[in-house]
Amino acid sequence: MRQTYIKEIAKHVGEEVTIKGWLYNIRSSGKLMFPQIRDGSGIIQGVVFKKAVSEETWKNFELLTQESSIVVKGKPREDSRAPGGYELDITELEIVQIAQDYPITPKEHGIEFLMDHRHLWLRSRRQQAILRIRAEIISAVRTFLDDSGFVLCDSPIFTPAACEGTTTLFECDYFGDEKAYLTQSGQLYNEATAMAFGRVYCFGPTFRAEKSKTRRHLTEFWMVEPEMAYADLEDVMNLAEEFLSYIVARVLDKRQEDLKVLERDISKLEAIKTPFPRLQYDDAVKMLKEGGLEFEYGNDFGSPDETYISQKYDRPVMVHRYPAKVKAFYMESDQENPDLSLSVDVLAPEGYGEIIGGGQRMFSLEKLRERIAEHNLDEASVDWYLDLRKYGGVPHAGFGMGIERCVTWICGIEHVRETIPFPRMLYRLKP
RNA sequence: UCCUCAGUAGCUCAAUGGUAGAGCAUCCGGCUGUUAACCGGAGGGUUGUAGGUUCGAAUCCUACCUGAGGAGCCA
Repeated sequence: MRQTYIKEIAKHVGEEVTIKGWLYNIRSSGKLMFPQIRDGSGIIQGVVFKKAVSEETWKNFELLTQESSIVVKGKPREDSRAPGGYELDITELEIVQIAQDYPITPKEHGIEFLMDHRHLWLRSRRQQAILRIRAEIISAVRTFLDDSGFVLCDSPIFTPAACEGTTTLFECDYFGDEKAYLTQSGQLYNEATAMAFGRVYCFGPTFRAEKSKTRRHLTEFWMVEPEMAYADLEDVMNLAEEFLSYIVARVLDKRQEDLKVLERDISKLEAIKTPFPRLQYDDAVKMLKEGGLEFEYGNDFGSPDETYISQKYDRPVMVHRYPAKVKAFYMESDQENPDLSLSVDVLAPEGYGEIIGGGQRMFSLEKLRERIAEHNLDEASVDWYLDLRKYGGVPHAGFGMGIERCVTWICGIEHVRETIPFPRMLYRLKP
């Protein structure tokens, strides 16, 4: 018999169906058993009456352990007593494999234990909800950009040098005679493809060898970076707010059940509508000082500063025109004040902090050369990048969004480590 | 790199200088509507490692190891 997926069970009430999955948990009450079965699409509670099944089937049910793989046949029906609203009256059981001593029991566990068993932890309800939302967000990102005229042009993962001098890179041996580095941003390559296709985006893994040990950091994370030719800072901010509000709307539309598993406050997400507040760096600094926070003008915001600013709003706030010296070398400077850059960070609400960073790119070849020198970067290694300012340069702009930080915010959870199937963090490379 | 906290049964924790214990998981038994089911019983320990103080150390001291949170840096 064909396999029926649990999420489709409502369409099969009264029919005999076959469910192929794993035993999530089982409760027994003498002559009655309540196995909870999951198949990846959902969880359903089964009912087994001793009198209604063969002696062999009953005995086999007594053998089952948590996460044993099983195929069952039965008839689904609506039942208000069952978690999920539907229940399966089971008639037959086929044991595929008995699991032995599954380590993740239905009680609570510490984070170290769960991280060591990440390959099994993925089976739990909460992790599935988070990763389904991640998949939805990624799908929404692609749909939005594809439908807005952006061409997917992925940037390389092996790169010959740093894109931004500040962060630490993972170094690899490249056939013995050369060093390669894992990409920390597709930015420079995006500018090249944008000059070819007009509107482009890259979307892939990014690597940062920073020894950051906080709930916001991974050493390997996924970043989507749209870039537009003939665009300025204003266009980037417009794009960012349309982009984020589309993503949130998609998750609200398609993943209600998963948000419910996570006990996410939906009203907080329903507030995410354009326009987003826009705040100049200078005004943000005033806000911090009025709030009594110690802050020196000219510095970048620290985590507590971002938290303070973002908590003032019910939707993401776009802080723009940061001092040039705290931003990447390729940021265009503000004509009205050359010490400021045409940059923008989008800070997610509820204290989640920066999820997007972007801006308008430096147009002038001469000024770009000066910046490269100021940042002690090797001009020879980015000669191809400078070509983009020689052969039909145009004003252009874009941003990068860290997927895991976005997922963390939308899910309303504490730590980025749960938003990617196998997180890579400082001192944690396994499993 | 720096600061703070924590390592006791497979898991989550208790025992605060005097006989290492509970819940869950596992095994055995009971229960015809369970909701992290419940009830009874059993097995399960080099208290992270090494040293020290003490009549006596899970407990106090030193070093190291491992993990977590935070700072800086960043998406």
